[in-house]
Amino acid sequence: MFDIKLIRENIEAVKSGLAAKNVKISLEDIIQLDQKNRQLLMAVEELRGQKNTANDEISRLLKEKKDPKEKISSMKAIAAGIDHLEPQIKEIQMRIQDCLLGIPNLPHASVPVGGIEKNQVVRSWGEPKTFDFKPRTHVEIAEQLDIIDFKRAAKLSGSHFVLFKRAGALLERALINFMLDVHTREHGYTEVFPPVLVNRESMTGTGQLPKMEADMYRLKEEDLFLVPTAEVPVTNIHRGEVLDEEKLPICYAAYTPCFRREAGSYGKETKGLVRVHQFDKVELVKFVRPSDSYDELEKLVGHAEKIFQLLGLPYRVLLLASGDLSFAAAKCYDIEVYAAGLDKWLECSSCSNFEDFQARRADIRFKGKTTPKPMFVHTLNGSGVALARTVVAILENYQTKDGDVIIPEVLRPYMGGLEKIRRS
RNA sequence: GGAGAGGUGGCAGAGUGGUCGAAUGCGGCGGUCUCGAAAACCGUUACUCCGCUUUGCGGGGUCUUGGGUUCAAAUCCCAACCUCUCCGCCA
Repeated sequence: MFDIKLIRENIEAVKSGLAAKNVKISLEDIIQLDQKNRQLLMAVEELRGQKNTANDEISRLLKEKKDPKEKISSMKAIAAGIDHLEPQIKEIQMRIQDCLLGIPNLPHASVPVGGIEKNQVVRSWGEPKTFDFKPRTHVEIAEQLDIIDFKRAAKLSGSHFVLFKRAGALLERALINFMLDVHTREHGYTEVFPPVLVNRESMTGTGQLPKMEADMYRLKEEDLFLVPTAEVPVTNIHRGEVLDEEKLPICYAAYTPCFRREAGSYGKETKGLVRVHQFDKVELVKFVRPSDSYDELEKLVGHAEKIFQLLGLPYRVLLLASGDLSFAAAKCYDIEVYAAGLDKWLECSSCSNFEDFQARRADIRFKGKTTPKPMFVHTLNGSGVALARTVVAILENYQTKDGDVIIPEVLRPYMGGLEKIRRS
């Protein structure tokens, strides 16, 4: 969310940023509302001041045992004026708030301007794997090995749900533990295990609401939402708090399942694990000093990349162009992993700096030596990493001619020493 | 699900209608003392909005939130949310 002052004072910069993000929002309304708001505010504050003065006089008269009647009646008149203005102000402020909540974050200066075609591959690691046979897709592999049961998953919950079985279930569990271990032991993150149902305030704090309510699973009775990513509960851990500067950066790693309705996205990549309603993910979330946030973003991407390196999966890192940025992001790197069976690069991680956009919405500030006054932190998050698609890459890249799947070495200790998933 | 208690500053905790942004204690910060430290003592210590002649000044708001009563609300009434205790149910 924006500071209304920023819009007021830098309207041209905000406009060009929004244009780069390819968002068409008129700022004229909000500017007008803001002016009207301040005008009414001045009027009502003047009256309130009069009221306070009159109130003090009434107190004094009473103490002196004098008759306050005259003052009381004049105060009634003042109060009536206030009562007239207050609803108008409230109404205007609500409209301003609604406008502000609907404005996306602006791209950072280092972000290429343009649509998806302007995304830049900033580096890559490993070579897309080649085979001396036609590589199968993960769907074929998983069905042959009997480690994923899509049909029964559909019976249980509908299409685009997954039932892992046997070594498939074990692989999922192994990956979660492996990733958490790497991030907590080697990258210094603090492990948390948050609720996967969160309230409306939390969803608004990170920016999923109000814009993307249709994409979320919602419990009507309680008005709770299934988290689309651990970013939501973990970032909201510090909602409404003033953090001690010396504790920064605060870095959390969290595993949660993630739930997405994927409304309207059917038709693309409909088969298999690429787009599902529930998947597992380890998420990394950071709360940092504003001056550090872009360095922290680079580190964050590195931490996510490390997972793919350890798993031996070839990937490339994309710097997203302004038009491809999500609502809340100022800068974002996607990591795409090559999947040999589909012969596609799959987005398996997304690492973003939100600057103070989420912090402002969620009211997360810090103070300390460099800022005696509380200041908004910068928040970042990145998948470290998303499992369903990473499983696709593992199955497709580690398949053998016989239809077996070799387990990446780093996962073997997590799988009771299993080296290969075989047909049984 | 039933019954009760309660939500006040970083924390603890007073405050039952006007003099309360709020006693007191702890913590934090600055100082005195000291070679240094501890202790003791002194001082200081919330956030936010608006305006202006903008390192300052003036004013408004904030005691969970939202309504209401009143000339006047931290204080009274109603509702919501949250927390705690007991009972029931339960992995």
